[in-house]
Amino acid sequence: MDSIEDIASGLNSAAIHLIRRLRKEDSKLNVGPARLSALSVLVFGGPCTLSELAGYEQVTSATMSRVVSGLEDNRLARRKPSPDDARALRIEATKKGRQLMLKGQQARVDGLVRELKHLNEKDLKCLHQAVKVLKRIERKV
Amino acid sequence: MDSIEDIASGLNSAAIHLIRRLRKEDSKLNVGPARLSALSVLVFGGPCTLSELAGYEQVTSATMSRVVSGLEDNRLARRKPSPDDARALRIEATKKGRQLMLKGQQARVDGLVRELKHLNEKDLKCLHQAVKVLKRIERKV
DNA sequence: TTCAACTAATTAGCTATGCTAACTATATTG
DNA sequence: CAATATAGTTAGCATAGCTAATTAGTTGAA
Repeated sequence: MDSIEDIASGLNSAAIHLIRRLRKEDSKLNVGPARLSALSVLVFGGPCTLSELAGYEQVTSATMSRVVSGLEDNRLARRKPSPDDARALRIEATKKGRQLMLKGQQARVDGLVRELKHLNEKDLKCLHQAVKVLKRIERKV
Repeated sequence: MDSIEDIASGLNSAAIHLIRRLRKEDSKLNVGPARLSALSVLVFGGPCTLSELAGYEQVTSATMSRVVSGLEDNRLARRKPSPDDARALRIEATKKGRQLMLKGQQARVDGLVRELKHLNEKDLKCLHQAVKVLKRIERKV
């Protein structure tokens, strides 16, 4: 009944529904999902090259090149020459980009907090532990 | 330290990364994400109208109309007249659609199982409990 | 050391997916 | 019955995904 397959299936479904609810918060920012996701890598992970960004986001460099152009149009990020390699770029978030991302992150967290605040202490501890386990898995993958 | 905001933030991040890893499995099916997601509603939730499908997926009817056309082109779903309302449609998955979705679901679960099977019994129980809590939240939202 | 092979990024052209606005057809309601 | 509301489609636009081809810079091996 609670086989490892069932847990996997439940996690899959829970993640899908969680993300679906949180997308509503993102849509208020008037920046498309690909741009927001790339911007979050830049804001929370620091500057990187276009290929690195494409790797994190699991898209081709061609796609990422256009996403970064969009971010530049919105003044949310900028391209700079890489100090190490004249072929590569150093892509970084602007101040406006950082502010937007922090605002969006806050809206997501607020949305989730509204859902969580009716839980009892035991359930909150349970989620807290689960987050730790999931983070541990991520580091291994 | 483990405030409700921290838990919310951790859940957000964990869900994002989980979904990102699982997307790789979906891409092998050669059906776009919007079609797959709509198809999963039809397969696991049963037939419904176009507006209902649009509501679940949080897109406009205009967008869903085209997604359903795409599913029909792929022979994964079909439109039928609604028995109750001559304006409305009954949209249902085809046999091919059900088979593809079950295959995709299995691939996602297999991918997750590969990540989970190194966990000890305690961590698995923890995730199992967390899934229950998250399902409870979903029903309230 | 020079030249071939590789790597980083961009561009063009295609498809898919999101939107709004305008439309057709059917239901509902005053 | 007429006005209004609802279900779905279409057209036109922007964003985002892909491959293939191109430009520019790096690396490595003869």
